[in-house]
Amino acid sequence: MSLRYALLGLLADEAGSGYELTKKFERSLDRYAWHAKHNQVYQELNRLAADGLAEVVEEGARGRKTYAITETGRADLRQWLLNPPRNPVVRNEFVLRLFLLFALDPKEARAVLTEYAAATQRDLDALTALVESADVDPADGALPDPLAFGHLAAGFGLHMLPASRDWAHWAIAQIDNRIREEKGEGEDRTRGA
Amino acid sequence: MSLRYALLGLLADEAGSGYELTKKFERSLDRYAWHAKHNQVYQELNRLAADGLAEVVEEGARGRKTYAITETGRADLRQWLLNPPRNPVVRNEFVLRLFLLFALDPKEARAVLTEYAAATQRDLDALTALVESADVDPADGALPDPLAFGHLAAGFGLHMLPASRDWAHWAIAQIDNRIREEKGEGEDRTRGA
DNA sequence: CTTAGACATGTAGAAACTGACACGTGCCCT
DNA sequence: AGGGCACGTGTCAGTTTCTACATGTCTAAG
Repeated sequence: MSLRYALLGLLADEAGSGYELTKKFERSLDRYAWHAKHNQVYQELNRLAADGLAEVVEEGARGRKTYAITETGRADLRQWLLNPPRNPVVRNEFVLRLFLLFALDPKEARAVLTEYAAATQRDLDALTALVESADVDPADGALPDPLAFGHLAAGFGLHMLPASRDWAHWAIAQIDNRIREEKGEGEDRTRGA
Repeated sequence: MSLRYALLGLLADEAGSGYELTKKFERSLDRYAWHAKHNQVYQELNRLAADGLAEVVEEGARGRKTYAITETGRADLRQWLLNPPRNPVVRNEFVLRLFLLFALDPKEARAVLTEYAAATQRDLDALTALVESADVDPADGALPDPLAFGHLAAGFGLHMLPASRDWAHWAIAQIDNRIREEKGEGEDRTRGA
């Protein structure tokens, strides 16, 4: 059901066509929150309209249909937001990979972690730049789309990415300790518990 | 395909039955990395065996089947770990909810965030207790391997949970600022935008 | 001896999601 | 006038995941 509420959320901000909503998805939700393809967006919009949570408010050129959220849809979205599940379902291939790293040789795991730390730092730099550029021209009227409804979300990234990067550095240090221990054991066989 | 590799990863650590793997899932991967139900686990184990990536090494009481990873399976897992995708698919209902909080009134959003901060703190306390209890009895026999699966995962939680909690506090402060601003701006305007 | 609860493994139908394919339009550039 | 490209909406077959149902065993407590 999450896709449904993701779309209602975007529509709560602003009416739009499937095409526009797909683009918005790619720019904002896709990276950290929820991934969806254009065909899924179109299908869900049709369902949303069938269920009375959204409606077509305009039909334009090239078969374009602009959807807007209805009052029912707004109420539904509100209920969903106010009742978070105690244990939300998580599926994050990225984190899964991190957890399974122990299956690699320490050296290989170290290389993967190093690349991960670097990628996280790159993401952090990009987000920092984005936030700063948004701060620079607040008088301009329209905030850049990714931040238009994402001030809190951007803050989330600014808190979580450094933690993620720091964890990677910590994990690398763990691996280095282990490599050192293994070397030490090779020379001097005493086992200290 | 992620479920497949999650199981291979668990099997790379230690052979086990579907039942045991399900429990392991719940204790380790489920919370931060990957969610799966027991029926999915059983189905995937059958497929894994059919594809030669795992094999039944023991059949015990109550129809119990113990699976072990094969060399092919190990090689497959290794390849998967060494070739991470550039843009992994993310679907996180929790983050999605954060992104969409703007659709609530500030007061409502504040309440959701407050509960979230408290829940995160509870998780952190529980994890801290768990880690300390594990550290306390090293004489007990098995020291946690620095690379073993739970060790990296626990470290991840210890890094990410405080960041998550701090973000929530920051977000609450943002909302309070906003509420204060709105009060200051117009006494006569009672309707939110 | 009975029963409750952990152990243990599955099937079936529905929903969500993926990847590939399909089709047509308005606009700009040359 | 024609080509290329962004715009714009969809179908379909196949895979993955979810919800609910189904079945039976071993063990410890009363």
